Amino acid sequence: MYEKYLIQLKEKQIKVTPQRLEILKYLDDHRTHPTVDEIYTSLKKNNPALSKTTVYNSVDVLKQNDIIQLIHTDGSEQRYDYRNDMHHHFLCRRCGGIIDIDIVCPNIGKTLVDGHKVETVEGYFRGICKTCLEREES
Amino acid sequence: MYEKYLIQLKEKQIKVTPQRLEILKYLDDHRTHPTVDEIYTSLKKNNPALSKTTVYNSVDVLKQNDIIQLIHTDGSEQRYDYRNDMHHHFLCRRCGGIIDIDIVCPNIGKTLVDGHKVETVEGYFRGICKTCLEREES
DNA sequence: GTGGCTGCAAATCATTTGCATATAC
DNA sequence: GTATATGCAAATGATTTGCAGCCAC
Repeated sequence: MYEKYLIQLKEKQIKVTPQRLEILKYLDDHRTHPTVDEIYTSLKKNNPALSKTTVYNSVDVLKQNDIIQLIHTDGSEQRYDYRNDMHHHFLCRRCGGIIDIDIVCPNIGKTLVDGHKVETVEGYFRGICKTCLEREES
Repeated sequence: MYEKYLIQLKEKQIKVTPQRLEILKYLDDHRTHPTVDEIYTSLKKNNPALSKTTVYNSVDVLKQNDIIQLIHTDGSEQRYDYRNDMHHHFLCRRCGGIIDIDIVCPNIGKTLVDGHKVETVEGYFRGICKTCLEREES
Protein backbone atom coordinates (compact mmCIF):
# COMPACT_ATOMS: atom_id res chain seq x y z
CA MET A 1 0.00 0.00 0.00
CA TYR A 2 2.86 2.34 0.74
CA GLU A 3 5.25 0.58 -1.66
CA LYS A 4 4.83 3.23 -4.31
CA TYR A 5 5.80 6.03 -1.92
CA LEU A 6 8.58 4.00 -0.36
CA ILE A 7 10.16 3.59 -3.77
CA GLN A 8 9.86 7.30 -4.46
CA LEU A 9 11.72 8.12 -1.26
CA LYS A 10 14.41 5.43 -1.72
CA GLU A 11 15.09 6.62 -5.26
CA LYS A 12 15.92 10.06 -3.95
CA GLN A 13 17.83 8.59 -0.99
CA ILE A 14 15.59 10.29 1.51
CA LYS A 15 15.20 8.58 4.87
CA VAL A 16 11.92 6.70 5.02
CA THR A 17 9.72 7.60 8.00
CA PRO A 18 6.08 6.71 8.60
CA GLN A 19 5.19 10.42 8.63
CA ARG A 20 6.72 11.03 5.22
CA LEU A 21 4.92 8.04 3.75
CA GLU A 22 1.61 9.19 5.20
CA ILE A 23 2.03 12.73 3.93
CA LEU A 24 2.99 11.57 0.45
CA LYS A 25 0.04 9.19 0.33
CA TYR A 26 -2.27 11.93 1.56
CA LEU A 27 -1.16 14.23 -1.27
CA ASP A 28 -1.56 11.45 -3.80
CA ASP A 29 -5.07 10.67 -2.54
CA HIS A 30 -6.16 14.30 -2.24
CA ARG A 31 -5.52 16.16 -5.44
CA THR A 32 -7.20 19.30 -4.08
CA HIS A 33 -3.83 20.98 -3.41
CA PRO A 34 -4.12 20.92 0.37
CA THR A 35 -2.47 23.31 2.82
CA VAL A 36 -0.10 22.16 5.56
CA ASP A 37 -2.91 22.62 8.04
CA GLU A 38 -5.29 20.41 6.04
CA ILE A 39 -2.68 17.66 5.82
CA TYR A 40 -1.90 18.00 9.52
CA THR A 41 -5.52 17.99 10.70
CA SER A 42 -6.42 14.96 8.59
CA LEU A 43 -3.42 12.83 9.50
CA LYS A 44 -3.60 13.74 13.17
CA LYS A 45 -6.81 11.70 13.43
CA ASN A 46 -4.88 8.48 12.94
CA ASN A 47 -1.69 9.70 14.54
CA PRO A 48 -2.43 12.07 17.43
CA ALA A 49 1.27 12.53 18.15
CA LEU A 50 1.87 14.09 14.75
CA SER A 51 3.42 17.54 14.87
CA LYS A 52 2.74 20.35 12.45
CA THR A 53 6.48 21.00 12.35
CA THR A 54 6.95 17.53 10.90
CA VAL A 55 4.42 18.28 8.18
CA TYR A 56 6.30 21.48 7.34
CA ASN A 57 9.63 19.66 7.35
CA SER A 58 8.33 16.78 5.28
CA VAL A 59 6.66 18.77 2.51
CA ASP A 60 9.83 20.83 2.32
CA VAL A 61 12.04 17.78 1.88
CA LEU A 62 9.65 16.32 -0.69
CA LYS A 63 9.63 19.60 -2.58
CA GLN A 64 13.43 19.98 -2.51
CA ASN A 65 13.69 16.49 -3.97
CA ASP A 66 11.23 17.29 -6.73
CA ILE A 67 8.69 14.69 -5.60
CA ILE A 68 5.91 17.20 -4.99
CA GLN A 69 5.55 20.87 -5.83
CA LEU A 70 4.48 24.00 -4.05
CA ILE A 71 1.87 26.15 -5.71
CA HIS A 72 1.26 29.83 -5.18
CA THR A 73 -2.36 30.81 -5.17
CA ASP A 74 -3.72 34.10 -3.94
CA GLY A 75 -4.37 32.76 -0.46
CA SER A 76 -2.20 33.33 2.54
CA GLU A 77 -1.30 29.67 2.71
CA GLN A 78 1.10 27.48 0.80
CA ARG A 79 -0.51 24.60 -1.03
CA TYR A 80 1.08 21.41 -2.23
CA ASP A 81 0.56 19.35 -5.36
CA TYR A 82 1.45 15.66 -5.67
CA ARG A 83 2.26 16.22 -9.34
CA ASN A 84 5.84 17.27 -10.07
CA ASP A 85 5.49 17.93 -13.80
CA MET A 86 4.92 21.35 -15.30
CA HIS A 87 1.24 22.24 -15.48
CA HIS A 88 -1.07 25.07 -14.61
CA HIS A 89 -3.96 25.76 -12.25
CA PHE A 90 -7.47 27.07 -12.44
CA LEU A 91 -8.76 28.90 -9.37
CA CYS A 92 -12.54 29.10 -9.02
CA ARG A 93 -13.72 32.29 -7.33
CA ARG A 94 -17.08 30.71 -6.59
CA CYS A 95 -16.19 27.48 -4.80
CA GLY A 96 -12.53 28.19 -4.09
CA GLY A 97 -11.51 24.99 -5.85
CA ILE A 98 -8.10 24.56 -7.47
CA ILE A 99 -8.01 22.40 -10.58
CA ASP A 100 -5.05 21.15 -12.62
CA ILE A 101 -4.88 22.50 -16.17
CA ASP A 102 -2.83 20.78 -18.84
CA ILE A 103 -3.07 23.11 -21.79
CA VAL A 104 0.14 24.08 -23.51
CA CYS A 105 1.01 27.57 -24.63
CA PRO A 106 3.45 27.80 -27.55
CA ASN A 107 5.37 30.56 -25.79
CA ILE A 108 5.77 28.42 -22.73
CA GLY A 109 8.23 26.09 -24.44
CA LYS A 110 10.49 28.97 -25.42
CA THR A 111 13.91 29.07 -23.85
CA LEU A 112 14.09 32.83 -24.14
CA VAL A 113 11.31 35.35 -23.58
CA ASP A 114 12.30 39.02 -23.94
CA GLY A 115 15.90 37.85 -23.53
CA HIS A 116 15.27 36.12 -20.20
CA LYS A 117 16.11 32.42 -19.84
CA VAL A 118 12.89 30.63 -18.89
CA GLU A 119 13.18 27.47 -16.81
CA THR A 120 9.62 26.98 -15.56
CA VAL A 121 6.24 28.58 -16.04
CA GLU A 122 3.26 28.58 -13.72
CA GLY A 123 -0.06 29.77 -15.07
CA TYR A 124 -2.96 30.71 -12.83
CA PHE A 125 -6.32 30.92 -14.54
CA ARG A 126 -9.09 32.53 -12.53
CA GLY A 127 -12.83 32.44 -13.09
CA ILE A 128 -15.75 30.08 -12.57
CA CYS A 129 -15.15 26.35 -12.78
CA LYS A 130 -17.16 23.91 -14.87
CA THR A 131 -19.02 22.50 -11.86
CA CYS A 132 -20.12 25.92 -10.61
CA LEU A 133 -21.17 26.95 -14.14
CA GLU A 134 -23.41 23.89 -14.44
CA ARG A 135 -24.89 24.53 -11.02
CA GLU A 136 -25.78 28.11 -12.06
CA GLU A 137 -27.56 27.00 -15.22
CA SER A 138 -30.09 24.94 -13.37
CA MET B 1 3.00 66.58 -10.33
CA TYR B 2 0.24 64.65 -8.61
CA GLU B 3 -2.40 65.70 -11.15
CA LYS B 4 -2.29 62.36 -12.91
CA TYR B 5 -2.95 60.43 -9.72
CA LEU B 6 -5.55 62.90 -8.52
CA ILE B 7 -7.51 62.33 -11.72
CA GLN B 8 -7.24 58.56 -11.30
CA LEU B 9 -8.73 58.77 -7.81
CA LYS B 10 -11.45 61.26 -8.74
CA GLU B 11 -12.53 59.10 -11.68
CA LYS B 12 -13.17 56.22 -9.33
CA GLN B 13 -14.74 58.54 -6.76
CA ILE B 14 -12.22 57.60 -4.12
CA LYS B 15 -11.47 60.22 -1.50
CA VAL B 16 -8.22 61.98 -2.26
CA THR B 17 -5.70 61.95 0.59
CA PRO B 18 -2.01 62.89 0.48
CA GLN B 19 -1.12 59.33 1.53
CA ARG B 20 -3.00 57.78 -1.37
CA LEU B 21 -1.41 60.16 -3.86
CA GLU B 22 2.06 59.41 -2.51
CA ILE B 23 1.53 55.66 -2.61
CA LEU B 24 0.18 55.77 -6.15
CA LYS B 25 3.07 57.94 -7.30
CA TYR B 26 5.53 55.61 -5.58
CA LEU B 27 4.13 52.62 -7.45
CA ASP B 28 4.20 54.52 -10.75
CA ASP B 29 7.83 55.57 -10.17
CA HIS B 30 9.00 52.15 -8.92
CA ARG B 31 8.00 49.44 -11.35
CA THR B 32 9.86 46.82 -9.31
CA HIS B 33 6.62 45.49 -7.80
CA PRO B 34 7.34 46.65 -4.25
CA THR B 35 5.99 45.15 -1.05
CA VAL B 36 3.94 47.10 1.48
CA ASP B 37 7.02 47.33 3.65
CA GLU B 38 9.12 48.78 0.86
CA ILE B 39 6.47 51.41 0.11
CA TYR B 40 6.11 52.17 3.80
CA THR B 41 9.84 52.47 4.53
CA SER B 42 10.47 54.73 1.53
CA LEU B 43 7.55 57.07 2.11
CA LYS B 44 8.17 57.29 5.84
CA LYS B 45 11.35 59.25 5.12
CA ASN B 46 9.36 62.23 3.93
CA ASN B 47 6.37 61.62 6.15
CA PRO B 48 7.46 60.17 9.50
CA ALA B 49 3.88 60.03 10.73
CA LEU B 50 2.90 57.55 8.03
CA SER B 51 1.42 54.34 9.35
CA LYS B 52 1.87 50.92 7.82
CA THR B 53 -1.85 50.35 8.34
CA THR B 54 -2.52 53.25 5.99
CA VAL B 55 -0.31 51.69 3.34
CA TYR B 56 -2.22 48.41 3.70
CA ASN B 57 -5.56 50.23 3.55
CA SER B 58 -4.53 52.34 0.59
CA VAL B 59 -3.16 49.59 -1.64
CA ASP B 60 -6.29 47.63 -0.85
CA VAL B 61 -8.58 50.47 -1.94
CA LEU B 62 -6.51 51.06 -5.07
CA LYS B 63 -6.67 47.37 -5.88
CA GLN B 64 -10.43 47.12 -5.29
CA ASN B 65 -10.89 50.01 -7.69
CA ASP B 66 -8.76 48.39 -10.34
CA ILE B 67 -6.14 51.15 -10.32
CA ILE B 68 -3.27 48.86 -9.31
CA GLN B 69 -2.98 45.09 -9.05
CA LEU B 70 -1.67 42.60 -6.55
CA ILE B 71 0.77 40.00 -7.79
CA HIS B 72 1.49 36.63 -6.25
CA THR B 73 5.10 35.61 -6.39
CA ASP B 74 6.64 32.80 -4.40
CA GLY B 75 7.64 35.08 -1.57
CA SER B 76 5.81 35.46 1.67
CA GLU B 77 4.90 39.04 0.86
CA GLN B 78 2.27 40.63 -1.30
CA ARG B 79 3.64 42.80 -4.07
CA TYR B 80 1.87 45.54 -5.99
CA ASP B 81 2.02 46.57 -9.62
CA TYR B 82 1.06 50.02 -10.92
CA ARG B 83 -0.19 48.41 -14.14
CA ASN B 84 -3.79 47.27 -14.08
CA ASP B 85 -3.90 45.52 -17.47
CA MET B 86 -3.45 41.78 -17.92
CA HIS B 87 0.19 40.82 -18.29
CA HIS B 88 2.64 38.31 -16.87
CA HIS B 89 5.79 38.30 -14.77
CA PHE B 90 9.27 36.93 -14.97
CA LEU B 91 10.94 36.06 -11.65
CA CYS B 92 14.74 35.91 -11.71
CA ARG B 93 16.14 33.33 -9.31
CA ARG B 94 19.57 34.99 -9.45
CA CYS B 95 18.84 38.62 -8.61
CA GLY B 96 15.31 38.22 -7.31
CA GLY B 97 14.02 40.77 -9.80
CA ILE B 98 10.45 40.77 -11.07
CA ILE B 99 9.96 41.91 -14.65
CA ASP B 100 6.75 42.57 -16.61
CA ILE B 101 6.21 40.22 -19.55
CA ASP B 102 3.82 41.10 -22.36
CA ILE B 103 3.76 37.98 -24.48
CA VAL B 104 0.39 36.60 -25.46
CA CYS B 105 -0.57 32.95 -25.37
CA PRO B 106 -3.37 31.92 -27.73
CA ASN B 107 -4.98 29.83 -25.02
CA ILE B 108 -5.02 32.78 -22.67
CA GLY B 109 -7.71 34.58 -24.66
CA LYS B 110 -10.04 31.59 -24.53
CA THR B 111 -13.24 32.02 -22.63
CA LEU B 112 -13.38 28.35 -21.77
CA VAL B 113 -10.52 26.06 -20.82
CA ASP B 114 -11.48 22.46 -19.97
CA GLY B 115 -15.03 23.76 -19.53
CA HIS B 116 -14.05 26.38 -16.94
CA LYS B 117 -14.90 30.04 -17.60
CA VAL B 118 -11.64 31.98 -17.60
CA GLU B 119 -11.72 35.62 -16.55
CA THR B 120 -8.07 36.41 -15.92
CA VAL B 121 -4.73 34.66 -16.30
CA GLU B 122 -1.50 35.31 -14.47
CA GLY B 123 1.64 33.71 -15.78
CA TYR B 124 4.80 33.41 -13.71
CA PHE B 125 7.95 32.64 -15.68
CA ARG B 126 10.96 31.65 -13.62
CA GLY B 127 14.61 31.48 -14.61
CA ILE B 128 17.53 33.85 -15.15
CA CYS B 129 16.84 37.37 -16.39
CA LYS B 130 18.56 39.04 -19.33
CA THR B 131 20.74 41.24 -17.14
CA CYS B 132 22.02 38.33 -15.05
CA LEU B 133 22.67 36.28 -18.22
CA GLU B 134 24.81 39.07 -19.68
CA ARG B 135 26.71 39.44 -16.43
CA GLU B 136 27.50 35.71 -16.45
CA GLU B 137 28.89 35.78 -20.00
CA SER B 138 31.60 38.27 -19.16
C1' DG C 1 26.04 4.02 17.35
C1' DT C 2 25.04 8.23 15.13
C1' DG C 3 23.17 11.64 12.29
C1' DG C 4 19.05 12.95 10.89
C1' DC C 5 13.94 13.24 12.18
C1' DT C 6 10.17 14.22 15.28
C1' DG C 7 7.51 16.91 18.38
C1' DC C 8 6.86 20.57 21.56
C1' DA C 9 7.07 25.37 22.79
C1' DA C 10 8.55 29.80 21.85
C1' DA C 11 9.72 33.21 18.33
C1' DT C 12 9.02 35.61 13.97
C1' DC C 13 6.91 38.20 10.44
C1' DA C 14 3.29 39.80 7.31
C1' DT C 15 -1.17 41.19 7.78
C1' DT C 16 -5.59 42.39 10.26
C1' DT C 17 -8.42 44.47 13.76
C1' DG C 18 -10.18 47.85 17.34
C1' DC C 19 -10.55 52.24 18.38
C1' DA C 20 -9.72 57.25 19.15
C1' DT C 21 -8.51 61.22 16.53
C1' DA C 22 -8.11 63.82 12.33
C1' DT C 23 -9.52 65.14 7.76
C1' DA C 24 -11.90 65.24 3.00
C1' DC C 25 -15.92 66.80 1.01
C1' DG D 1 -21.24 68.36 9.94
C1' DT D 2 -20.53 63.76 8.89
C1' DA D 3 -18.79 59.86 7.01
C1' DT D 4 -14.51 58.12 6.05
C1' DA D 5 -9.34 57.84 6.51
C1' DT D 6 -5.37 57.77 9.45
C1' DG D 7 -2.32 56.07 12.98
C1' DC D 8 -1.26 53.53 16.99
C1' DA D 9 -1.20 49.31 19.56
C1' DA D 10 -2.70 44.83 20.17
C1' DA D 11 -4.24 40.49 17.98
C1' DT D 12 -3.96 36.95 14.51
C1' DG D 13 -2.26 33.24 11.79
C1' DA D 14 1.02 30.93 8.88
C1' DT D 15 5.60 29.63 9.16
C1' DT D 16 10.27 29.14 11.41
C1' DT D 17 13.49 28.13 15.00
C1' DG D 18 15.69 25.95 19.19
C1' DC D 19 16.24 22.07 21.39
C1' DA D 20 15.65 17.44 23.78
C1' DG D 21 14.61 12.82 22.87
C1' DC D 22 13.81 9.21 19.31
C1' DC D 23 14.38 6.35 15.30
C1' DA D 24 16.11 4.86 10.56
C1' DC D 25 20.01 3.01 8.65
